[in-house]
Amino acid sequence: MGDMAYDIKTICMGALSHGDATGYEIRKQFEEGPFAYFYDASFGSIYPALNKLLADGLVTCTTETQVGRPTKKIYSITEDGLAALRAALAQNPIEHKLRSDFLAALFFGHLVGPSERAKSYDAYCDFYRTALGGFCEEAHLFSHDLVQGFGRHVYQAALEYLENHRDEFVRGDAPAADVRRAIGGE
Amino acid sequence: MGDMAYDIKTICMGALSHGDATGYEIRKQFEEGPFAYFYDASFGSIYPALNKLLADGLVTCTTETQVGRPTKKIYSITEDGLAALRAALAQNPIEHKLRSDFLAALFFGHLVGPSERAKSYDAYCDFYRTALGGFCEEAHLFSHDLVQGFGRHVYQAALEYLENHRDEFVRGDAPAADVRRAIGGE
DNA sequence: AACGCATATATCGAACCGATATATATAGGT
DNA sequence: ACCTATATATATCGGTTCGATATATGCGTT
Repeated sequence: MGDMAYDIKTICMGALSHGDATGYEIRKQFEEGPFAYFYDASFGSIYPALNKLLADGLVTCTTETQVGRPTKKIYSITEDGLAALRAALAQNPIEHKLRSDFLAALFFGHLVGPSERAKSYDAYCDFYRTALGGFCEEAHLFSHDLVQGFGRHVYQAALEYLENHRDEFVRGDAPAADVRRAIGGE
Repeated sequence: MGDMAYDIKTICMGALSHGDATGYEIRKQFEEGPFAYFYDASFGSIYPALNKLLADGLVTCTTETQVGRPTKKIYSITEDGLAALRAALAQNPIEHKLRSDFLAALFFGHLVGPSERAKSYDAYCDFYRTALGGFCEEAHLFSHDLVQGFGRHVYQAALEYLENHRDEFVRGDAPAADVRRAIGGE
């Protein structure tokens, strides 16, 4: 019911609900997998999270010795873990945080010249083009389908807008009087 | 040229490039202002950032004593600060991070019942409806116009998709065999 | 043979958030 | 008249998380 935010432990349990995995494999899911576009986590938070979950009995760990490679630690979610995950999901999270340096660069675009504007703009377009290639077409679950379809739809809308406004932005209008100071006029 | 990320100091300089402000006013811009939707910062990072900028000569500070209120510290960006801001903007940032508990809740929607799914879904719709009310219609600068127009366009596309897929998602399809374990079947 | 890349775990400093503390004025409800 | 909530304003502290680095090794490429 509350409005707490999910932490990495919850998301790790979510990843493990789809099947056993190592910390390395969970990290790969954040980089390339289906929830790469709305969540991220680094090794510095995944490994401590898994250790905490293990200590709390929410996951179990099986070690698999490999020749010439580091020993794998394969984690499985327990019944307690699944219950904790469901309890966390039943709460009502309200966090939605975007932190985009691309948009910041465009927002302050009037402070730089047209060529720098074009570079930032095109880099942003490329980001969306690349990301659109990463969405899964066909998922196993209706929930994954919805989230992937949502991402694809929103990213397509974003790219469409950017493609329609490029020239206008790169050219740039005359700055208004009350902000002349910021661009060096005074 | 590099791919470093902007830090709070850079964004604070950006805010001050639009006019002098106190730390409190900068914070309000992150909450309600035009870059609220793509950046955030708390007091715990704004005040230290302003102190650091002051020590480096990138901003100056004027204190304004008020009756019965805490003394205002009004910050102004210096010429060095503007130069540093432009140098940061000339680099090519590539960071774009979304962290959405809403989407996580939908992604794991198959683990909870239809009523919980509906609650999360409707909360997410409300988030977009509220946010759409916060975009400025007419800005002073072409750059602000572009970023506001982009946000409005993308958020409208997001809400449109959500409204078109609600029933399908809340109902939920039959789970596929290979994930039956995660939803309690095994 | 050298170099980079993938596999795999782990840790540490730095950045940043969220909550809290401090102090006062105003507005609104009862 | 009183009480509570909200707004103004600065500051700090604990805890979470990131980003970089360290450690090892095999495999493919130039």
